[in-house]
Amino acid sequence: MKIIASQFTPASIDCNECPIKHRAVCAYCEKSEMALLEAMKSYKTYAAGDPIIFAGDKMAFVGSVVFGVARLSQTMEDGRKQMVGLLLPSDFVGRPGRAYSAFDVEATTEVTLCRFERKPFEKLLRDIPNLRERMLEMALDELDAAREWMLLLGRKTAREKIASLLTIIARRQNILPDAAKNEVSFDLSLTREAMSEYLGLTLETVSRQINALRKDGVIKLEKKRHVIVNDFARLLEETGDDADGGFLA
Amino acid sequence: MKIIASQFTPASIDCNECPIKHRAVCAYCEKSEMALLEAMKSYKTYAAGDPIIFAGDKMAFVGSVVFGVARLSQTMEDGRKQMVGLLLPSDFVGRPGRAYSAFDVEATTEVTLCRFERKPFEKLLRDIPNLRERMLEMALDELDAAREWMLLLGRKTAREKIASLLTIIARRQNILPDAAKNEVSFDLSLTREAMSEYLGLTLETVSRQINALRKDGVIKLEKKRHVIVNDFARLLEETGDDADGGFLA
DNA sequence: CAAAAAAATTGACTTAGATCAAGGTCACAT
DNA sequence: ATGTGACCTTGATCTAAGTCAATTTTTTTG
Repeated sequence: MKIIASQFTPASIDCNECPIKHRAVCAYCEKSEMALLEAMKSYKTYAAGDPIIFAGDKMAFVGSVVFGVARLSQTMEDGRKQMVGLLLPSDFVGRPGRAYSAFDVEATTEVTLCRFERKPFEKLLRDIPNLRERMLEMALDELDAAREWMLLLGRKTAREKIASLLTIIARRQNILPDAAKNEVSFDLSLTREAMSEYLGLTLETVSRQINALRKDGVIKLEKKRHVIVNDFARLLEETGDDADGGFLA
Repeated sequence: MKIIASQFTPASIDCNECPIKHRAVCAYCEKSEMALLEAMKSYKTYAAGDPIIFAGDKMAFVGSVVFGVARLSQTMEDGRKQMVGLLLPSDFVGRPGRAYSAFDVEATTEVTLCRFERKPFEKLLRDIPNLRERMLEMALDELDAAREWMLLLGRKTAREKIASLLTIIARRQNILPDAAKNEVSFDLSLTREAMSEYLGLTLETVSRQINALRKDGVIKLEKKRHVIVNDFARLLEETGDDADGGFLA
């Protein structure tokens, strides 16, 4: 499997020794715990749609996404399903100290995880202060994201939800609008159904609202999954968020 | 101000030196940083309904709730409002490293905060490994709570939302049902409006659903804000959650 | 390439919860 | 005790999004 640099977020720390550049790993390198880490590390690739772990299953591993998109979700007995985390490269999977998964984790596209056995990882977490610091940073970032997501789920209209999801995906792929052109284009790596699970809607409503935004000239579509936004500011207006919004510095 | 022990969650660590027992403080005591801490610490009490900080305001302090109930919320330009955090005694307020608040914080009942200046607190966070560990634990717990909340907001019916909120409040007040009696009773320290902000509903719907649960014999009401649950298992069924649910070990 | 499967769209109809509009209760301050 | 304002309830009506049911488009695969 070939891994190309552009798939990693700019938050990645550059690390010469480490063949795979992603945040959780490189944070330790500073402490030259490489040997230990290298011994623990293993990679596993899952096909699109495959389950990675089910809620209640034993969590032998923690790790992080190095390639692809995964999702964290919760399912009710009658089948109602809510996504509660969208995992892109550099995102962490699992909770140190927790033996059984609280959520379902599924591969949305093909996904490669860099995995560590949980027990030795927890020891490292105790021994390496930098790693703990990094984990805290990541947990707090996720908490902020979860809280914005709660506003979306509790108070936004279907159209605002779709517009918000599009801006979230665009931002997370670091396709910032070119200040001059103000135009962006990106792939939705989610099916309409996955979007509906993210947004707390039905897939029919997702389809209708995407097409409404298209008819209103806010977005263009190519092959159903590729979005072109001519006027990013216009899309931002459709999210219902504050004009300055989401700077969370 | 007199503070009585029963107002603190059992998660509190006992600490002889510290006059106020709450988790964030006592974690440091282990490292005998008491002198430094004592110098930094200040208490402030807010009346019910008072704003503690507005989104975008400068955050000079971080701290934790020692008494009362506060809430974290987000407001859209047109006034739609979503609660994103319910802060009970021992809960942390603010994010180390962040200069401006991302959310509104308001006192729901009368609230006392134990506050630390942010900058020196951040230094402590760098110097005291235990404190960082404690903060990580707390952030991960909040993240789990946020994810359950997302399921509630995205997929539950109004009746399930109310039943869920009641069980959440009962649990957070540690009013576990007596195994023999299976009956609990507790105070809702939230108005119908605050409940609607928590649940992503209108206050009319909250009122109707609370009264529907009452008519159906799931709960009894005393003075509008005091709830008596004769059969806690029955209430749990009404939440829509798995029978075993929410053990998140 | 054709057939089958998967994903997406579109239409007709229903419904849970929102909205709008009175009233009723309760705490407490004069 | 009584009046004022905050809080809550209840009813009538509306509507955004859900549900059910085809149909079309895209992708996969034999």
